[in-house]
Amino acid sequence: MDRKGKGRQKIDMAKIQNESHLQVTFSKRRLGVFKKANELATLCGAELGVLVFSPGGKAYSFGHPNVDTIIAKFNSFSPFEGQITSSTGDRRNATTRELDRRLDEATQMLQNEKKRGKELKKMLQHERQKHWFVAPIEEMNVEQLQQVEAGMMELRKQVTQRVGQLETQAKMKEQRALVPPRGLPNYFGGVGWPFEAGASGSNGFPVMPTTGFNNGAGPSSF
Amino acid sequence: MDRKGKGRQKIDMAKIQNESHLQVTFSKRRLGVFKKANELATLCGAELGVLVFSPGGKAYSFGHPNVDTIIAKFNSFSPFEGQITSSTGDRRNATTRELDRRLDEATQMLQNEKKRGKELKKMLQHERQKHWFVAPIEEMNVEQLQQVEAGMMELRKQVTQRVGQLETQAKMKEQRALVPPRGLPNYFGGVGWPFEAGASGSNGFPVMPTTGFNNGAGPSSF
DNA sequence: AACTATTTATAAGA
DNA sequence: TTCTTATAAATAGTT
Repeated sequence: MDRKGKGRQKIDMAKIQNESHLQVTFSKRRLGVFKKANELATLCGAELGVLVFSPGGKAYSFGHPNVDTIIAKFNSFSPFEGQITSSTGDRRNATTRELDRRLDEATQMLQNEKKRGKELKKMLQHERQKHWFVAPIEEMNVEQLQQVEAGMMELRKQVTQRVGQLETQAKMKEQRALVPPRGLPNYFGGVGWPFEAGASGSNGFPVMPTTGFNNGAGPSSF
Repeated sequence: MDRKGKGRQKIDMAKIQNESHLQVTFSKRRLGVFKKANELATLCGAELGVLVFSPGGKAYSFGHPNVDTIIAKFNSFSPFEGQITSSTGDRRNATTRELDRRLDEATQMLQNEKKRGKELKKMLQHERQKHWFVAPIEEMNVEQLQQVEAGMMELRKQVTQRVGQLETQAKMKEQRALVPPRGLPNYFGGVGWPFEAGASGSNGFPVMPTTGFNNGAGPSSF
């Protein structure tokens, strides 16, 4: 019997290397996104727009009721109408909108973080349960744990940096609201960030035993 | 036999009448569209942006590398109406540039973070598999995991508090300068993606291998 | 561009 | 809002 096809296969969520394959996928999926967008608009009465640039630089778009309207609306978007038109509002507002947006971005990130933490926690709990009576070890184990630790340290570092950025931005915002913009204060501290500025080594990460659970020795201890 | 659920049903491609149902569908599908968009960007190296206004008027967006860049690019393609640009001139352009730069930074960072999360996940999977058939007892192991978990929790707590502070600051500032805010738009701007749903479980997370083994989580496997 | 085997996305329900 | 489950849809690999 001739197989009619292997059917859909799972694919890596990474840039497709094969050029022609990429082209095909781009076409299919672009249409797919547009269709989904259209359904969202239809089913929910939402207004939306989708702008796409192919890797080759061509522009495609979809919008309901139409892209330009959406873009215009988005550009002038403000949670409350009419406030922007105030005499002094114009200059400050644009910046405010930007900063507010980024704050939301951070919030979003935090939520992702929370979710991830929650899931990790759950997994670790399961792990713990399983090994509660089962137990021992193997070199791999230590190694892997070290990797986990390293990953978490890195994650923490990144989050710290990100919050540092936000702090700086908050100051920008503050200054701008009070005096004409000048230089940006480029330092941390001031609002009591639990983690101390600068160092990335032994900062306020409570219980982390830092490098290596097996205490500096290395995986070979077992 | 009692059917456990009716499963997905075909629906009319028309505006949903039931208000709460509509709300739920909007949430799910908005995320769905963002996810599809993200995949298109990732797989094909395309740049794109999605702007959505809920029927209630709230704005949401997703962009790769970020919405603002996409809109700007699109505007230069089809010159329709230049929004906030030349009139305020210099100062804002500089600011915009800076903000864009930082946004890109954040985007990059979040992508790294996402990658890290996946790696952690994978490691934990390996860990689990490994111990699946191994069976000793080692307290250190458990303790270590607890430490990691505790660290994670603490980190999360601290970040949550800090961002909460910043958010409050921003809102207060705004109140002082303008009118009482009604809430910030829930932008989704070009940040990383929460999680890869899909791959395995219905919500794409745990559901470890458990290949043929007693899959009911817990020690009972022995 | 069409065709399917599968993977994903989701409508319902809890 | 979140999770689960049964199904509808999207789509990767072929033809």
